[in-house]
Amino acid sequence: MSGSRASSTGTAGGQSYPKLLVGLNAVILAVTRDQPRVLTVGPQTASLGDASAKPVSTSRALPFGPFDREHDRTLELCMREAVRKQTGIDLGYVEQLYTFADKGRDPREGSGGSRVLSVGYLALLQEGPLAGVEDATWEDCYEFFPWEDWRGGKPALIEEIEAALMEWSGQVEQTSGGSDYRERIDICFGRGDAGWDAYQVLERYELLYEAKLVAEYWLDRSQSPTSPISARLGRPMAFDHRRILATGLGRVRGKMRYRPVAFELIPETFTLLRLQHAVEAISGLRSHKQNFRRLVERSGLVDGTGKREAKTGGRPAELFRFRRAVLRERRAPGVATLRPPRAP
Amino acid sequence: MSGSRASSTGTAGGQSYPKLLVGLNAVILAVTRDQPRVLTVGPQTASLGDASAKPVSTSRALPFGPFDREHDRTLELCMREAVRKQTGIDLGYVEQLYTFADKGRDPREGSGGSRVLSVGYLALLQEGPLAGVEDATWEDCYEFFPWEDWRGGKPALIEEIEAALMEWSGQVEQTSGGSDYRERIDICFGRGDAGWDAYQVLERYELLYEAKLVAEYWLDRSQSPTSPISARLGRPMAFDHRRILATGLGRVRGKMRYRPVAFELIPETFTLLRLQHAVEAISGLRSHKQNFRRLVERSGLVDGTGKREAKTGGRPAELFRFRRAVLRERRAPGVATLRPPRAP
DNA sequence: CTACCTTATACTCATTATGAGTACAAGTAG
DNA sequence: CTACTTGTACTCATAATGAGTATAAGGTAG
Repeated sequence: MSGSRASSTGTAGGQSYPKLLVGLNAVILAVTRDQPRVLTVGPQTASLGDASAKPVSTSRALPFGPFDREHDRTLELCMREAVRKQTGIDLGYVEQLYTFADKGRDPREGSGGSRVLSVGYLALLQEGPLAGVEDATWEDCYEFFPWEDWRGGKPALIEEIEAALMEWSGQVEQTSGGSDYRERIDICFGRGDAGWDAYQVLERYELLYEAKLVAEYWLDRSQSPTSPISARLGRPMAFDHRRILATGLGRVRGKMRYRPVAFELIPETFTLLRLQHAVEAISGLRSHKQNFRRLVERSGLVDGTGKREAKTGGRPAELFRFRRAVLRERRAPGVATLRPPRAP
Repeated sequence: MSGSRASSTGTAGGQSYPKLLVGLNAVILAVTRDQPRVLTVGPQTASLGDASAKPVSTSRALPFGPFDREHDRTLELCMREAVRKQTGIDLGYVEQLYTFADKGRDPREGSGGSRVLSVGYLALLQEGPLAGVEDATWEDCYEFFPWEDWRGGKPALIEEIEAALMEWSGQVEQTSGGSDYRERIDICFGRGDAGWDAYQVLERYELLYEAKLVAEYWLDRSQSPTSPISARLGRPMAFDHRRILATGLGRVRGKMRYRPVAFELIPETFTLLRLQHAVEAISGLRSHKQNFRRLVERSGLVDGTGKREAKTGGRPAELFRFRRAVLRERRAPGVATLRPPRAP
C-alpha cells in the first residue's frame, strides 16, 4: 500500500503471490497554538532496491499500516490499530477519505508488477504528547500547503502560483489542442468572482502537480524541478502522501460547514475564542469575532458552564462546552459562513 | 468483492493465492418521469456452494466488476469499463463513494477464508435505453427506501418505523447497559426539532439494519424476520448493495447542496420545472416553485435560450441551459435550501 | 369566440441571516 | 489611577428566505 514498508515482492498475509498490497493511510489532524497540525512518521527510507523508488530521506510520511486480510475485521479497525502501534495514539473521530490504486503513482510498485491499493482515513483529535514513539512528529499543515493559509490575508505566493500556472497552461494549450486549463485555474485559485473556496484543497494540489510545479512530480520521476517556484510550494511528503493530506484537509474544511467537527479538536470545555481559532486554523480563514460568537451561540452548539478562563490576558472568558443535544435540534449544525478576508 | 461472481477460491488476476478480491460497485442514478432510478443487474444466483450464501433470486444487485491488478490503470477506469460491458452504458459524471472490507458482511466470503474488499462508486446520468443487455434494468430508488420519499409529505411508514425502533431500543437498553439509541433514532428520523435531514440516508439504513428490521439482516443469517414491519421496509438488494445504494443516495443529496450536480440528470436544455423535479426526485423533498426559480436564476446557474418548450399543458416554458461559467463566479453553487414540507 | 383549465413567470412582504461596526465590561500591567 | 487587553452586548444596513398574490400565455370544451 501507499506507505507500507512491506516488500512488494515478499509475502503478505501469509500468502505468497498476492502482488496486491492493501494499505491504510491516516491523516491525523489537531490544532495546537492555533496552528493546524498533522501527525507524521519518518524518516522514510526507500525500502525497495528499485531505482525509481527514491523518496527523499527528509520527507515525512503519513502513519500507515498494511491491511491484514486474515486478522483485521474492518479497514477502520486495522487503521486504528496501526496508528496505535506506530504513534501510541488511540483515535476518536475517524472517517474514510478515499481509495487510490493508480498504477504508477507509487514508485515502489516499480517494475515488479505488484500493485498498491491504499485507503485513506481522516482523524481529528487534540494534540497530545507522542509517548516516546520513535519517529512520529506533529508538523504544521501549512508547511505542506503554504498557499492554503489565508488567515493573514491572501498569501503573496498566490500571485506567483497563478503566474506559473498561466504560463504552463499557455504552453500546454499550444502544443496539444487547447483544453480549458484557464478555467480550472480560475476556479481553483479563485480568480473569478467566486473568490477563494477553502474547500478545494485537493483540486489545487492536483492542478499544481499536473502543471509539474510541486516537487513530488519530479521526485516521482527522479528528476529536478524546472521551475524555481517549486522550491517554495511547500515541503514535499513521501510517496503520494501530500495528495492524501490535501484530501483530508479539504474534507474537514467542507465538513465543518455542516457538522460540528471542530469540537473534536479542542478540549471538553473551551472559550469561544479557542473554538474560533480552531475553526480558523483548519479553514485557513479569519472570521469576525463578534459574529462568530453570535453564530455559535444562536446555533445552540454550545452551553455556557458558568466557569471562566482567567488566563486570557484581558477580561476572563466564559468556558463553554459542546451541546450534543444540538444534533437533535438542528439539521446542519456547523460553521456555515466562512469567507476569506476582503481585499485590504 | 461485494457483487462479484468470481469465485473466492479461484484465480484472480492470473495469480493463484490472492484470497483478497477487490471489486467495484457502481450506484448509477438517473431521473425518469420525475422518479429517481437506479441501474441494477440480476437476477442474482448464488455463485458459491456456500450454505450461508443464499441470496434471494429475485433481489437486484448493483453493477459491479472485479478489479484486475494487472490491467486496470485506475479503479475508476476499471469501474467504467465494467459498467460498459455489463450494461452498455458509458458513464459521465462519476465519484468515489466508500470502501468496505468488513469481515462477514458479504456471505460469499463464507468459510473459505477469502476476503472481499469493495470500492463503491456513484454515477449520474440521464436514463437511456439499455441496449439489449441481458439483465440490466432501471428500478425506482424509493422501492428500496420507501421512507426516503417525502415529496408527498411525511410518509405514513415513518410512524411505524419509529415505533418499531423505539421498541427495539427499549429491549436493547434493558439487556445491555443502555446506550443512547434513542438519540440516534431522534436524529436519524427527525423526531427532534431538527426535523428530517434528507442527507442521512445511510445512517437511517444502518440503524434499521442494526435494529434487525430490514430484510437483509435476516437474509445474511438465512433466517426469517421476526417483525412484520420488515416486509414493508422496501425491497432488499443482493449482498450489501442496499447499503451501498444508501451511501450513494445520501451523497448526491448532500452534494446537490453545494455543487451543480443536478444538471447531470437532465438534458442539455430543460425547463426550470424539469430541473426542479430532478432535484426533488433525488432529495425526496418538495420545493416552492416560485422560490426555486428565483434561487436558480439569481444563482447564475442557468442561461435562458430564448426557445420554449410547448408541451407543458399550459403556458410554454422557456428552455434553459447550464451555465458552466458559474463555477468561476460562485463559491458553492447548488440548491442550498431544501426543506421537507411543513406539517399540514 | 369565450370561459375555463393548465402551467409559467413576476412581484410583494414579513422574517431572518449576515457583514461590519460601535460601545461597554472586566480583567492585567505599570 | 491609567493604559491596554480581551470578552460580550448591541446596532444597523443589506441580503437571503419562506410564503403568498397576481398576471401571462398556452390549451380545450362549448
